[in-house]
Amino acid sequence: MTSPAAGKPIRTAIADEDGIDFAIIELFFFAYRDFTSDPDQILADYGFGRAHHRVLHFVNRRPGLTVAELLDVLKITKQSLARVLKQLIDTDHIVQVQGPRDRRQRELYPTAKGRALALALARPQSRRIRAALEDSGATERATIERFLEAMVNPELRAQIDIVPAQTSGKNHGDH
Amino acid sequence: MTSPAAGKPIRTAIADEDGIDFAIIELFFFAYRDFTSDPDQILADYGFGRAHHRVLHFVNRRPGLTVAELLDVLKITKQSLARVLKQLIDTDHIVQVQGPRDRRQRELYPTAKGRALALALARPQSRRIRAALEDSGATERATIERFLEAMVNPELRAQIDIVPAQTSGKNHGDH
DNA sequence: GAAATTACGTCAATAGTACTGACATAATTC
DNA sequence: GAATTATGTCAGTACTATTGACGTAATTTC
Repeated sequence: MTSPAAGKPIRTAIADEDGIDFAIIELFFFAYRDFTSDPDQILADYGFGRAHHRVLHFVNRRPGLTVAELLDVLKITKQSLARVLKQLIDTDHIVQVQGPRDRRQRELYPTAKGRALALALARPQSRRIRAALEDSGATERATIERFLEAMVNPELRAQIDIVPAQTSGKNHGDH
Repeated sequence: MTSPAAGKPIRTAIADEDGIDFAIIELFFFAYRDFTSDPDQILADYGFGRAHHRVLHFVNRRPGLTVAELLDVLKITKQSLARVLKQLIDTDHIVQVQGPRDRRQRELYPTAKGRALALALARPQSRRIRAALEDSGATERATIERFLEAMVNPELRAQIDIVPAQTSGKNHGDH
């Protein structure tokens, strides 16, 4: 069972000894696991994966972004994006439009079909969030948003704010 | 650029129109992306991946858990776990001990080496959390914990509470 | 206007993590 | 003794990601 040179089993649970916040580390893992499980089930019907979801999400959030911008947001390589993006274009969820200023660029836009799928994927996630915030007021909501934003690398935090004014919850847009 | 049958590009950003909470959906994505990036870099030095981290984490958190229990927590299949667990055992991070009551079971324990790696991986994550909670008091912390816990599927929420008493932040352990 | 750079696409090879299905073994339960 | 359970393992497949290399078209630089 145990090989001769193996170290001895430690039978005590790892503790918050060193001031390490295992409680939130673990909660974050479980929360994200279930948060992504809802759209995963829908995606399976289309033969898509989580990567397709992310691309579809950001193209809907920032219509007209270029391939380079998308790569920067997703933090993946061009080669990884290629297959996923091609499938979304081939299935008519996303269209490419030649950049107006720079014709080398490909601006990415959702089609009606792509918009519908993005909404269908976001719906269960939003429902889960709403349920989790059920008894929360604006204060609690702000606390949670602040926390999540603070968890993002400072140098990448700029990406978050690249949301259209009418959509941003922060600078109380024009609606 | 656009194939003949392709749908028309939608040029407006997807909005919170349908009451969908894109702000938090996106924040959660960015937060988790960066939350996992710290340990990923350390793991790369060992030739390990994220799966190794998860196994190592839970074996340290609940020493003596069986393979079946681990599969249940991680929500993966036996075959997926096999390779990862074998590598962690071969590299002397985890040891198997025959179950005392049921000798078919393999209780999993960390070695000193495995404990050390788990701590090393948790440290930057905990640092990130502490920084994000910098100006937060107990109230904010409780709000965030409640939110994350509420994001977990209710039927799976029991898993969270399977933490040793002296480690649980909830029932203020004996230290 | 030629050369360098940029934006994008693509080919090939590889890795990590997951999956399903099938089968083997040992231990426990009925 | 037979059925069930816990674990391990083999084979095959899929998805997402990686690095490196190369091609093309458009723009910028000199």
